[in-house]
Parts: sequence; C-alpha cells; structure tokens
Amino acid sequence: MKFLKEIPSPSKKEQIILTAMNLFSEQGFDATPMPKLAEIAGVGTGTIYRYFPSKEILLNEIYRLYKLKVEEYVLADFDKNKSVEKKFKYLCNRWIDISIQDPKLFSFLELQNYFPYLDEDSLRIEENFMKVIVKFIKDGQKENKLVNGDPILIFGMVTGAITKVFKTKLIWTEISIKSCVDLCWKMVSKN
Amino acid sequence: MKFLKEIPSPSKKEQIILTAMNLFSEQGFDATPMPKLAEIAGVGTGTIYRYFPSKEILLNEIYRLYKLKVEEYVLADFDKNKSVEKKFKYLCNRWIDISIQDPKLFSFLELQNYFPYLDEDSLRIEENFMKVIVKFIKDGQKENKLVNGDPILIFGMVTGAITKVFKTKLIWTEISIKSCVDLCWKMVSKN
Amino acid sequence: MKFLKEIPSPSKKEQIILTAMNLFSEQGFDATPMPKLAEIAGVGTGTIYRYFPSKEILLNEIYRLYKLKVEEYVLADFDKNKSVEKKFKYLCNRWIDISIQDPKLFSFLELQNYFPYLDEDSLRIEENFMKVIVKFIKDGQKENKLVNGDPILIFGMVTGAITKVFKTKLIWTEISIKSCVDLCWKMVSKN
Amino acid sequence: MKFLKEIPSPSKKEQIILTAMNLFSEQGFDATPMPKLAEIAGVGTGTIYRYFPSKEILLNEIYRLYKLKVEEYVLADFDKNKSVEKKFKYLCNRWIDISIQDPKLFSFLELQNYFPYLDEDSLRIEENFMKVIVKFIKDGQKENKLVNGDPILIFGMVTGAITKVFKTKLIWTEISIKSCVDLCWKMVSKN
DNA sequence: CATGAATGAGCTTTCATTCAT
DNA sequence: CATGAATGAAAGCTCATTCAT
Repeated sequence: MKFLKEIPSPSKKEQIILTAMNLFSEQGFDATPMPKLAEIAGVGTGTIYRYFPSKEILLNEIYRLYKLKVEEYVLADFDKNKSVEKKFKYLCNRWIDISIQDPKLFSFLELQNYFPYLDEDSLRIEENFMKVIVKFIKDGQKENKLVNGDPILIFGMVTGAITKVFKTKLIWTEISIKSCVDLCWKMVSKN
Repeated sequence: MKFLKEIPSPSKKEQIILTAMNLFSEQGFDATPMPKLAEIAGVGTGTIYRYFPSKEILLNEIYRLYKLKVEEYVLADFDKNKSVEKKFKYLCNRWIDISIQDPKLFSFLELQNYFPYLDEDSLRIEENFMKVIVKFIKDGQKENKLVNGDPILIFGMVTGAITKVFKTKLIWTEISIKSCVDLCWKMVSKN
Repeated sequence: MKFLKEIPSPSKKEQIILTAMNLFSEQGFDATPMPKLAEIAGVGTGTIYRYFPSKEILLNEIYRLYKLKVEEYVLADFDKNKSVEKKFKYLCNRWIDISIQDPKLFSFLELQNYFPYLDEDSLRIEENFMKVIVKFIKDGQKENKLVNGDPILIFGMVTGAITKVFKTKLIWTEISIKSCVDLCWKMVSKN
Repeated sequence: MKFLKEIPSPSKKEQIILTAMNLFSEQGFDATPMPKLAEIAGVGTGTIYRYFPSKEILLNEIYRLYKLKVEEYVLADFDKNKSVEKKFKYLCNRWIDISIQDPKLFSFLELQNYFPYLDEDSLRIEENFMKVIVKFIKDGQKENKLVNGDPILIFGMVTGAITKVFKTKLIWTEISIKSCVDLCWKMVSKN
C-alpha cells in the first residue's frame, strides 16, 4: 500500500539504548549477546550497527548519555539560596531517588561490571559535574559548614557510602533513607 | 600477596591463583582467556582444570580464599581493650592497608567486575566476618560511642566510602588516609 | 540421497544434513569434527549451530529424519492384495535396495557406530513402522503362511541377517540378492 | 622391607584388558578416557602405555584377543560325529551362550561402536575361524543337508540374525533361544 | 616397572560483526 | 534504512600421551 507511509516506531535507537542498559545491568556486559539484545529491543541485529559501530562503543555511549542525564537530574532545581545542609541533603536525596525510581539504571551506572571496557571519554565524563560539586563543597568549607579536606575525596566518600547501601540491597525505607543521608551529613558537616 | 606471608613458595596451584587474581582484577574476568592465564602462570592450559573444574569455579574459589584472608588480616591483633574509637580506626586502617600494599587484590575483592558470576557460597562468605563487625558496632552503640541505626548499613557506608576513594585513584598519602579515616569516624561516632 | 527425490535443491541445512550423514557413516561420529563437517558442507562452522543446537542433536535429528524416510520407502507401493510371500520378498528387496543405492545411508542407519549417543526419541522412532510390520507378520501367521513366534524376534532376525550380509561387503549381485531374500523367506515361511 | 618381595597383584595387563572391554562396551570407545580407564582398572595412567602403545592399539589387541577366545569357545567340544543339524545347532547355542554369560563381551565384539578404528589385522582375524565354518557348511551342502549358496553369506545371515535379537534386548528365555535357533536351522537346512 | 601430574593439540560451541537482500 | 542469515575467530574445556620421580 504505497499511499500509506509506515509510521516509524518510536525511535529504534532509543529502543536499543534502553534495552542495552537494562541487559548490561541485569546480566553483565559480556553475558549480553548482540543478537539477543537486538531481539529484545525489537530490531534487527544489523540495525544496532547502523547506530553504534561496535558493542564497546555502544556501551560507552550509553554510559555517557545516562551519566549526564543523571547528573542533570541530581542538580535540577538546586536552590542556591538554601543552607549548605539543605543543599547537601537535597543532592543526596536526588541521588538516592534515582536508585529507587530506576534501580537498573543506578546499578548500571554505579556497579559497572563492564569497568575495564570504559574508554577515556567515559572516565572523564564526570568532570563538569565534579566542578559544580567541588565548587559547592569549597563554598561550604569557606562558610565553615563543611569539613576541610580534598572536595573530591569528600564527595567520593558520600557517593561511595550511598552506593554500597544500595548494593547490599537493603530496601530503601523512609527511615533508612533519612538515616543514610543524616550519616552522610554527619560525616561532612563541620561539628 | 605482599602482606600475606603464609603462602609458601609458589606451587602450580598457587601460581594459577595468584595470576588469575591479578588478571581478573586488571582486565576483567571475561577478558581473560584461560590459555593466556595459563601462559602467564607458567603452566599448561589443562593444568588449570586439574585444580579447578571450570573458570567460574576458579573465580569463586579465589574470591573466597582471598576474602577470608583479608578478613583475617583486618581483624588480626584487634585489641579488645582499646577504646571504641581506637578500635574503629584500627579496622579502617587495616582495610586501607590492603589497598596500599596490594591494590590488585583490593580491586579484585571490592570492584568485582565479575559480580554476576559469584555463586551463593561466595555471596555468603562475609557472614562470619559481619557477625564480628555487627557485634563490635552494637557494643559501641551500647557504650553510647557509636550512632544508632542498622549496623550493616553503618558498616556498608564505611567500606563503601573507603572503596570509592580507592577507586578514584587518589594516591594514598598519610594525610589522605588520616583524612579518610577521620571522616569515617566522624560519620559513625556519637557526637 | 539418490532414491529419495523429494528433497529439493540443497539449502544450507540440507547440505549440512547430507554431509553429516556421510561423514558420520564413513569415519564415525566422534571422528568427525564440526569444522571439518562445515567445510565439506560448504558452510561456516557457526551455521551448523543455527540449525542444530549441538552435535548430538544434529546426529539424532538426522537419524530420525532418514529412518522415517527409509521406512516410508520400504513400505511404499506395498500391495496388500499380493500373497504373503510376494509381500515379504517385496519388503526385503526394498530394504536391500537402499543398501545398494545409498550404501552410506544404509550403513549410517544400521551400523550405528554412534549408538551410545542416540536419545530416547530416536530409539523409539521405529515404533510406528514396527506396528505395520508386526501386523503383517501376525496376519501371515493367521493365514498359516508364516512361522509362529514373536513377530519382533522374527523381523529382527530378517533385518539382522540382511544387514550382516551388507556389512561383510559382499557386493550385491542379482544372484546374491535372490539368494539372501530366498533364505529369509525360507526362515520365516511355514513349510 | 627389602626381604619381603611385593606380591604382584593378579596381572595388571589383564586388569586393563578386562576394564577396557567393559567400558568400551558400556559407554563407547571415544567416551572412555584413558585416565578413567586406568583408575577403574586400578593402575596408573602411564601403566597402560607400558603394555599398549596407544588407545587404538589397545582396542585392536583386545578385540583380537576376545574374538579368538570366543571363536575357540564356540568351536570347543565340536563333535564331528554328530549330524549336521546337531552340529549347526550346537554352534548357534554356543554363540548365544556367550551373549547370556557375558553380555558386555558379546556387545563389545558384535556391536562395535568403535568400528572405524579397527585395523586390517582385526578385520582379518576371523579368517581362520571362517575356514572351519566354511568347511562345515560345504560339507553339509555336499551331504545335501544344507542349502546351496555362498557359505560366507549363509553364515553371516545366521550370526547377523542372532546378534540382532540380542541387540533388541529381548531377554533370552529357553523358549526364545529355541525359537531363534530353530529359525536359523530352518533358514539354512535343506529340508 | 609403575606412577599420575602435567601438557597442549584439538574439540565443541559462542557471538561480534558483515552484507546481500 | 533495516534486516537477519551467515560467518569464523576465538573461547572454554577435554583427554591421549609423556616423563620425572
């Protein structure tokens, strides 16, 4: 039927990205064959290669894409006028939010069973985000609200702590979230 | 294995274990072919299979072996008569020690790019160690020296924080170690 | 497959089946490596696994496929109105026909150097064919044309006898065929 | 203890031969690894190679050894003074005897899942035995007791028939033995 | 003579990638 | 653009054979 154009299904590329992220997260990068990925994504195997030259590039592109999205989400509506404590806890809660709303995504970004396959660009993707964070921490230190010390070390310890709680699969409850955020704040706050 | 002296001059099996741990840590589990592992270990491919029925079993046996050795090391010379703070900081320092003396081992045990391949026994291997830790934390809580809250959550946050610092590859200096341990203590101590 | 016309011009799958049957028959199942089989079949090694999940399944599928085709061939044009003797000799001749026209196939189906690898389905594949044969023998016994006794034993002795003649590699001549069939008839006929 | 000579266990070579025959028969030639064979035989792996230069040679030597033993057994106490019928039936019964007394041996010698590995000598091993059989048949034909025709073909059909009955695993009963032998006699006798 | 730890060639199987349609 | 059948390099693993003890 020539006069009826095929309605293109909602972006094959997006299907691939979403499926790949989920499978890489669930089963691991190496344990996810491209043909299987294609099948579940509902596309032909060859189609993946139209968008991504190789499996490794696919991984890295997805990683960077989601990493940026998550960073954007964490910083969104970041009200600069609030107190350092409020701002810090806001950041923590946003971070935890993701692991609640999309555990696969969080696990994909943080657990990184594919770590040896990340390229230089991917390893550097956090840099801009870190600048904002470092500025926030330095400002807090100047205001005498945050402990002194290397901001990157401080920030790493916070995210490391939260991620580990996620990995041990304690189910997040209102109480455990509060508990976790409070401990983080306790760690980094002056006094 | 620099900090573990009890391993005698390397037999074939020990060569395999040591080499496998290093390669799995460096390149990842899937990216390490058995023949390559065999070659670097200085044994024939078939020899590995005399000692380990499969690659996955090799991984799990190594994991459990080192996990236990490290736990033993962390708890060694744990002086029960010292203050809670001293004991806590001792544990942290022992933990960091390993990552300094044997970064490959620490990375192997903590980064776990092979996570999906760990079996039930491996996932349960920490249980005894955790009992000691949980007791230590509960005692500290009773003494009013440690914050209240789930001991497993608290312990996870500490190790998660330290591991993340290691992963960002900040070189450990006397200052950064002290800084890190102090922050951990700050997080968990009452007042 | 000379005597079976219904197989169309060889697709990849059919190439694999035909080649495998010939090689398994000639050299034995274990002595036929998959890459060699693939090469002779003119396909890539992986292609075999698109159609058959494993070497053992390949064997069993081929076995059942040909077993059924041969049984069909043996029973084809089986004229029920003829005398028991005519019918019996017709069956024997059809059976011998195959070993003349396609010795590899006959050897594959009857010599079974791969016997330990046949699965339950394969071992049961003859059942329907045997029902027809058993009925034929029982009818012959009722008509007092065939000797009494277990029809399966009787039938087994006939095919066993013929197969053994084939295996000793006496070249079939018109005389030896007649001789063989006559002896079989002599064995099973009443008087 | 130098003055006490080790009592040699009852012939390691015989242990190997017996075990190999059983395993080759049960599981197939290729499916029987030499180390497993050695273990079950209660000898070292290397010991097998003191007696047999290779697995294939082991197979062929065992084959010939038992083939000759069986032939000897079949012909033993063969009373030349009896009638052709008696003598023929005696041979058949001796043959069946073996499959009853030692099914593994019979299966090893007759089913031959290892057929492609038999060497020329093994294929020729029956020759002397066949000479006796051929003479017996020719004599019987001269006496007008046995049907005319190639003696080798006739003999093959008899053994083929009996072997097939064994393979279908109909349990031998006095009745089925008699039935089987009678049919064989019916086939070959000049009535 | 006997051993069995060690070997590595060679097996079955998988899967990232290609390309004719 | 999209496909998926086809590929073959390379993986995990086995086992006939050797040789130091």
